[in-house]
Amino acid sequence: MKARTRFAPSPTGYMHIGNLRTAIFEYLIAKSNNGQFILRIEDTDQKRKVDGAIDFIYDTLKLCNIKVDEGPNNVGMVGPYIQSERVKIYKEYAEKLVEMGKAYYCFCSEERLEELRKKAQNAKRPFMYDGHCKKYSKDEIEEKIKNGEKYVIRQAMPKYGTSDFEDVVYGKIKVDNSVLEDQILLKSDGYPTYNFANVIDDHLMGITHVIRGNEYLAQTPKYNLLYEAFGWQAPIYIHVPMVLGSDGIKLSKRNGDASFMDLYNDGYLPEAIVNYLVLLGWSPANNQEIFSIDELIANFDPKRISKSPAVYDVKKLNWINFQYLRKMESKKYIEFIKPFLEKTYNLNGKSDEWINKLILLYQNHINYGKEISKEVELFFKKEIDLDEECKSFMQQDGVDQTISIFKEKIKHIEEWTIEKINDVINDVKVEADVKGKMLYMPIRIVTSGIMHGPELADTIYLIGKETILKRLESWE
RNA sequence: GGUCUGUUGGUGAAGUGGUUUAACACGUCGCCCUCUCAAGGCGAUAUUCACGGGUUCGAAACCCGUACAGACUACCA
Repeated sequence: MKARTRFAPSPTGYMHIGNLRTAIFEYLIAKSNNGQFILRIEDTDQKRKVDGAIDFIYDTLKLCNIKVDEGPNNVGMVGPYIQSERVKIYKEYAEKLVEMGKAYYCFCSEERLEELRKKAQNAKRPFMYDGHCKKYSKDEIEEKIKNGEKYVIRQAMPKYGTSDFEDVVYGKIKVDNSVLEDQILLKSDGYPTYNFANVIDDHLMGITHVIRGNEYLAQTPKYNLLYEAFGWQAPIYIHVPMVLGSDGIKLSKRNGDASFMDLYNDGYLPEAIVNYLVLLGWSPANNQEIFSIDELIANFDPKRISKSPAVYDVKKLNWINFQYLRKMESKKYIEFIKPFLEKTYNLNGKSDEWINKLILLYQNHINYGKEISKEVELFFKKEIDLDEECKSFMQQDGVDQTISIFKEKIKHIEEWTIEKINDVINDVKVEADVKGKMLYMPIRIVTSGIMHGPELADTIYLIGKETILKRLESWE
C-alpha cells in the first residue's frame, strides 16, 4: 500500500525535538511504503503565526535529510498547503455538513458560554455546550446572518452509543458518544478549528496514515464521525507517545536544549539527532542502534512504537553523536569542528596544518562540536599556572634532572616534528634513567602545565618550540 | 469532576504464558591497557517487572481493582 503522510506544524518558528520526532516517524512511514511526505502549515490560529516560520521548518527538515515531497514551497496537486489559504474550502464543507444535519449554526455569545461554564463548575458537572442553537429554523438563521450576527458552526454529536477505532500503537479505543461535545468546526472569524481543518485536509490531500501525538487519541472519535458524515474513509491512525524532559514533564521551549536548532548549534550532527530521536519511543526488532536514514526506512515498523512516554536524555544523544563523529572522515570532521574552534579562539597566525592536527587530536574526545573549545584550552593559554597536585609532583627527587636533560635536548632538536620530539623523550629516558610516570609527568607538567592531556609528543609539538623553550627557561 | 492513555533499573528499552535465576544500549562504579586524559577491552549495577487480588501446573506477560502519572475536557493546535 502506498502511503501519504503529513507533517502539520503550526508556524511558531520553533521546533522542539518531540515535534521533529513526529516528522521523522511520518517521513519514515511514508518512505517505507514508497509514498510521499507532505508538509502542511496549520496556521488557523492567526495570533500565533510567526514570520519566516515556514522557511525555518523547511530548513530544519532539510538539515535532517527529510525531503518534503509536497508543501507550501514545492506545491503538488492538492494545494494550497497552508491552511489560511484554504478557508473557502473549510467553509464550503462546514456548510455541507449543516445541510446534512451533522452540524449547525451557533450564535451563542461568549457571555452565555461563560455562564454555562460557571454553572457547570458550581454543579461539579463537566461543561458541555447545551445545543441551545440547534432550535433555529433555516429562516431564522438566514435572518440572523443577514443582521450581521456572529456565528460559529458546531458539529452535532450523537447523544447515544459509542464510537471506536483501531490505533496502530494503542489498539482499540472506545469512547461513549455522550461525552463528545458539539465542538466548534468553524470559528466566528471564518477560520476552521484544528479539529475540523485536519479532517478536511487529510482527506482532500489523500493522507493515508495520520501520525500524531497521543493527546489526540481521545479526540479521534470526533474526527471519525466527520469522516463518516462525509462518507469518507478514515485514515490509519498511529498515535505516538509524548517525549518528556528529564524532569518528567512534557518538553517545551523552557527545556532549552530540547530545540533542534539549539542542539544543531551546539555541534550535534543532524543525522545523530535523527538517529537518537527515532530510538525515543521506538525500537527495532534487533539490537541495532546506529542507523542511516536509509536503514531506518528499511527497518521502521510503526507497530513497534511504544505506548509509554519517553524521557529525553542528552547522555545517550552524546554517545550517539560521538559514534558519528569518530567515524567521520578526517577532512569532513575538521570542516565540521573548525567553526566551533573559531568561535572561541583567534586562529590568526596558526597554520592550517596546525589547526587540523589540533582538531584531529580530539576526534575521540568530544561528544559534540562545542566541546572542542574547553578541550583545547591549553594550546591557547600563554601562561601556565600549576595546581597543587602538579607542584607536589615536581617536588620529587630526580625531577629536576629529567627536566634539565630534556631542556638541553629539545633546544638542539633538528626538526620540530612529532617523531623527533618522541626521539628526544626516548633519549631522556636513557640518559636520565627514568621511565613511566617519572619520565613523562615532569615533562608534561613543565611544558603544558597540566597532568592530563593528549599524547605528550603531540602536545609538545602543537604548543610549539618557542613557547616550550620559554616555559623551560622560566622553570625553577 | 468526567473521558482516554500509560506504569519493566538513573535513562532508552527487549519481552506478548514456560531454557527469563528479565536481553541489549546509555549512564554510573570497578578492573585491565596506559605517562595522564580520552578511546578500547573486561566486569558489576532490577532477588524482580507500581501495588493488591484473581485465572493457570506455570504470569512481567491474561483478567479485575487500587494507586500514581499524563493528555483531553478552548472560537490552541
